[in-house]
Amino acid sequence: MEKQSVTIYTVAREARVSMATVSRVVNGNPNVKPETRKKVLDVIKQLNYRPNAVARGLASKKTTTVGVVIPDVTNAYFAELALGIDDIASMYKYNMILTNSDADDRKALQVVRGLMAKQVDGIIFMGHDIPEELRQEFSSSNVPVVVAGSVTNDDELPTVRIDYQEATKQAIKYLIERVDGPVALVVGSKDSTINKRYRIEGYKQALQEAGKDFDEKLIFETHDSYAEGYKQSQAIADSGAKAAFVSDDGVAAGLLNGLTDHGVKVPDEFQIIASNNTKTTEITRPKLTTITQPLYDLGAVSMRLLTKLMNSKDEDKEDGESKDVILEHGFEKRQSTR
Amino acid sequence: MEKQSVTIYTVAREARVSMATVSRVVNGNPNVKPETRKKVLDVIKQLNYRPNAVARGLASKKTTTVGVVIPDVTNAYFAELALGIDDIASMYKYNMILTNSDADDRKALQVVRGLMAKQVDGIIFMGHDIPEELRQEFSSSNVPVVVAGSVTNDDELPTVRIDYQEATKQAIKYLIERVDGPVALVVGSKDSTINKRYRIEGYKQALQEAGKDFDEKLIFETHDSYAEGYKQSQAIADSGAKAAFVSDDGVAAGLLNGLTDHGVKVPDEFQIIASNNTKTTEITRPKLTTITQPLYDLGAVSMRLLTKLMNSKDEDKEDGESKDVILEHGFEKRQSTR
DNA sequence: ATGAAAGCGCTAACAG
DNA sequence: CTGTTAGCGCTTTCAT
Repeated sequence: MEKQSVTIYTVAREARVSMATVSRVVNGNPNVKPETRKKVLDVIKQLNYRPNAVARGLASKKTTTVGVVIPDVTNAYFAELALGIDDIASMYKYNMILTNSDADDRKALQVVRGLMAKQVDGIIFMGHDIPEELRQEFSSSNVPVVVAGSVTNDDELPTVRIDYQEATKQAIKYLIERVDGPVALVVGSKDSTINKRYRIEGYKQALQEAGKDFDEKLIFETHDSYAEGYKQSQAIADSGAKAAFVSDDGVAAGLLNGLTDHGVKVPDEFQIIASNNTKTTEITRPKLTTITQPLYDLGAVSMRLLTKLMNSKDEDKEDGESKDVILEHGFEKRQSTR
Repeated sequence: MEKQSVTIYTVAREARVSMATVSRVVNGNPNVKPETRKKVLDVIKQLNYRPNAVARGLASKKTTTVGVVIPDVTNAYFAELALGIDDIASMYKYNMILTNSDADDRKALQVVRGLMAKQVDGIIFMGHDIPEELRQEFSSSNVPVVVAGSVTNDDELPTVRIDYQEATKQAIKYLIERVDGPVALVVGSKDSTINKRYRIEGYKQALQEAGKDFDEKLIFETHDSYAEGYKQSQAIADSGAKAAFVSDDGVAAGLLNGLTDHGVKVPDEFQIIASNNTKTTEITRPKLTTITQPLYDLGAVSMRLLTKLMNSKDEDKEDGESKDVILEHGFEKRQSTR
């Protein structure tokens, strides 16, 4: 009964000013006489007044909350991005509602609807593709969305990412130059945009430039998990491939350990390049050679971009520089390649 | 301009009923004639009406949002718990505002204040201790809090966890029986409750039952990270210890690799037991022997408990069974012990 | 079973 | 610089 009883009205009464004035000082509006401001501030402190963000949200139509949809928090790649997002969000006084989509289209649609209902000011979407219904949801909503750490089938949405095609091409070239035999590409779904339009293209380019033929059978699809990589290691080895570029670090680690357990020596008999440079790439033995990405920054920049979009009028939202921001990637040679 | 223009009022008007009735059907209140319900539902679908959760929150004083404070999302242990929390939360139609505290007291206090301002219905706190100011914040707020995956200095708060003392004791005993030499304990801060009151006690008990002396120098403090474990490996080896039980898997992996890189053979010359059974323990070579914990369940049960607390009247919140729920832990022997 | 009306706590013109 | 006054969109008695 004694809860949240102190409202802006209580403060106004106690300080002998109007609610508007209290609101002004709370929101740092300069149009308040220092004297009054002090008086109000004193009362606020004395009463331990805390503005109710829900009421504020209803009145202002801004919740200072953003929605973040993530396929799986326990995936180190996404978790690192999430950390970057949260850091910048909290810097800008935003909170983040984090929702796992389990990389499932239906669940993603459902969680986004939930986020919209909660009136989030913006959404950061992590995931490799956006189902049609969700696209409509996005485009009909006015809520800014940025795609972090991937690309999707929706070209309208701004993305923050690295150049997946180029990264893949580099990795494959590196492998082709050092391996006497076929080089495999291990990715999630062949049909997802990031793979179909970028990684597989990069793969083909590298092959072509080296004068090698493209062989569909050398592309392996997996779910992003250590167990999956481990399980498929046998099949990958059996394909005759002597090296692989793997798009998920967990899978790369699974592949490495699976190969090793089956008696295939890495890097002597099989070389591996991972692609996210998460901590797991350092933990394995041998350590995984990997494409490096500024994981934290990918998240941080996404959130930064989102704040811009949230604060820009709808009109100028359309124009501006290219929607995509491409961060630099790198390459770190470790022990899984020669 | 055409945004969110459809409100409960629009629906009411269009369906020729009152807002109250619309509210009733939206909230599944049975007191609505099937006929009217259908009419309203039709209009809702036709207009694509979506209730505004913020307005609802203001009116009902319930946001169906819970706050989750986590030291670091990129720590696999906490991330697994967070997944369990989110799954159950979404099952109960709750959302989770996730905030990183960076294991820092000031930041924790600040984020919790932010969560309170957002009127979360409950809070799940992950972290090893609660600074005094935060305790007051909690106790003066009426917002239910549950501590997940740890214990704190605040005995008032319900916790969901394993028996850290017993787990530690088992691990140490196991080591003592197999090692000819001192056994170290590698933990976070010696002063945190989980270590001081549980793990170190378990350590001492195991020592005592084996007739060994306790030596403070065999307790090592680290931050929870792979790099820290790696760095301290030298010091740990130099201490003369021949085995260690490590409270964080990342640290355990770092210790393992550090030792290996320094030429110390695991498990032949040094044995290690990790304690969270995160994926990391499977990725290292040798694989880490570890205490096993139902990580996902720890989170899931915490959230489940929180829903109970959120729905119980304040009166009966006090009574009820013991506040703590202790989940079973296990032990899995792998390759870092003999 | 349904409606009328009073807020929930705050922001945002608008006036002065 | 400060106060007045409408709402924001929904829930919730209280009548009927």
